[in-house]
Amino acid sequence: MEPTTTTINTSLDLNLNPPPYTDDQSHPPTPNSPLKQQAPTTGILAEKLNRISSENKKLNQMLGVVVENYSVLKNQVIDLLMKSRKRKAAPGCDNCCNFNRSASDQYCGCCSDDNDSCYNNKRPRENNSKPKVMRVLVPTPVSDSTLIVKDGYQWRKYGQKVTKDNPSPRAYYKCSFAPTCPVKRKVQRSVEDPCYLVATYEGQHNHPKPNSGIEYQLVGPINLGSNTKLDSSNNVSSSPSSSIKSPSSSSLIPSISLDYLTKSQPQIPSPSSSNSSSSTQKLLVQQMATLLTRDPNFTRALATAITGNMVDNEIWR
DNA sequence: CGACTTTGACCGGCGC
DNA sequence: GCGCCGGTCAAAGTCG
Repeated sequence: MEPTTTTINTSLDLNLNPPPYTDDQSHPPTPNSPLKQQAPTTGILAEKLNRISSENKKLNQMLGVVVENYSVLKNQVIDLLMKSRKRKAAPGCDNCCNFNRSASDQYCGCCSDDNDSCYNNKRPRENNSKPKVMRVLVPTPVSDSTLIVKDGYQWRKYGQKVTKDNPSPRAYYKCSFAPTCPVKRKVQRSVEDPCYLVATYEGQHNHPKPNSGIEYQLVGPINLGSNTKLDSSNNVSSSPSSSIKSPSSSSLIPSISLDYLTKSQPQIPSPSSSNSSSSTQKLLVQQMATLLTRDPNFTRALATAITGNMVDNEIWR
């Protein structure tokens, strides 16, 4: 690993001040138009368009690298966790399910899918049709008593209970985005590390994810056993801020929707297309640039993702 | 006024 | 059968 000394400019040098287009200006002004002197020349527009297009290409490539590296890292972490469990866990998955154990909650995210060994007793109703269960840690200030976890979906709270094994209340949520969505969520502050909220998801959404700008991506099942960061004996920081700042070391990663690029970009005609679509193309590009640069969540998340992965994976090598 | 939250009541599973 | 407990319901309250 060679040291990275390059100063990384994460600012988005996009067109922040697009000309004030109106609906009437979606078509190029005629040569006799009074707007002729105000509007930029087509050469300047074409130059800006090319610059923005190249920037979009670069951003797209960088994000692709980021996503790819993230997937590789995630797979490596999962592999390591699985190997660790195989070494440490006794038959029957005893060791991996010792977090927050209670009478009715004796399974963990690591056994979320089809591992029946974690359903070693109770829950007879769910023998063959148990919903998918995934548990997620969300770093939250201890002073924050609201059991709110923003994951991009819309939830309706339908109950709250104080359970026996945890002094903090447990909140029950149903997905309210689609009336028929069966997904439920339980949120409760971790009894072992109050810096975290434990969100337990049951079921699968039967609808697309609503647009949310920024969200905490569910990285996957998390082992909450003795060898995880919840264990105060290891060196992994339990600070919420440290966890959320470093995507490569956190179970929760600020993720952004790539809709801006993946959905909008292909709709933009190439510069060689007909004149009738060129103004629409410019409008789309400028709207896209404005949307991107006006969204602080996007710029923040993009900067975090890019810088974090640059340092970790030397993608600028 | 509609959507959402709060909260006490109720229900069903489980252990004794 | 009884009590405990987690999960759910639903009426009342709150908020924008």
